[in-house]
Amino acid sequence: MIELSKAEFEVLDALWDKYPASASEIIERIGDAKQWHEKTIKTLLSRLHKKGAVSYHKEGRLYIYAPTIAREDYTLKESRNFVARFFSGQIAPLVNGFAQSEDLSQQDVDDLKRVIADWEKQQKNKQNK
Amino acid sequence: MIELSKAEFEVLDALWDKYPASASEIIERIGDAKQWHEKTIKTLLSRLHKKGAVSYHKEGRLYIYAPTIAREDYTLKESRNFVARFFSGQIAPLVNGFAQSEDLSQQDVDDLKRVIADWEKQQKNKQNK
DNA sequence: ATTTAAAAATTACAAGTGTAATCTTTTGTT
DNA sequence: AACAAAAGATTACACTTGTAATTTTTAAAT
Repeated sequence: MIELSKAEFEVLDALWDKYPASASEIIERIGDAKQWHEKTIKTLLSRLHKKGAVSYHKEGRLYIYAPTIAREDYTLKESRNFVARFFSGQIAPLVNGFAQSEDLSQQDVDDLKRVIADWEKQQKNKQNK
Repeated sequence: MIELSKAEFEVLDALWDKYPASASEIIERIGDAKQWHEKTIKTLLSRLHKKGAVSYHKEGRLYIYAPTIAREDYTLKESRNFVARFFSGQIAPLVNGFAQSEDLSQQDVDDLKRVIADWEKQQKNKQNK
């Protein structure tokens, strides 16, 4: 699987927001949040391409980029990895850490309940098939 | 805050399991799981010390190490960081990713429910005070 | 007191990363 | 046609990381 550095991920993240996109579009998007030189972002784009995380085609003199991997796939993979390394693969202790340190809002808890309810509905559906 | 590499974390993780501990004890523990040369582990121990993540005192010719940071604190910090980077700080989408990809067992879900129930009890207690 | 073996300190070295600067190519403008 | 500006390609460079090997120190054994 593709391994991205933090900075590379940030650039890909901006591309995921809307693509295809030219380098200058991406540079503009990132400019809002980060203080990165345009050359830096271009370097990161070419490293992303070298790693196979983005593709491009030429339009005139521009490169138009698109991700080759889906954000959901990448974040899921990274999540599994993270939870494996820090919590022996179990998600509940991670959530518990948040719960015990004022990191959860009522909204977060409601969202979690919904996730669980959806999961249970799916399980039931499976059984009945 | 202290930033550890993956390999450094593995070594500290072994120390967290039981401390204080000498280098050779740590090397022995890790030997069970990883194929690391003892020199490698000693390098990592000294980097951990340089970063301030472990301290030691001498006993005869040995260094006896102890963590300077708590596992819970470190993992919480890393969790916040991770969730911020990949999920805009929200935990539910992370859990949802797991839920949607067969990464959750019934046990995991039961554990999550308990975490939530505990959180709600705590909230209620706060109000009544 | 001398030797030696184990521990610790120092050094090594390539790959990856953050962060660009410089060089080359292309194309729109005078 | 020549030139300048912008895009992309190449080069740079220090720091971190993984992964040890080599060198020095020190305590234990003879």
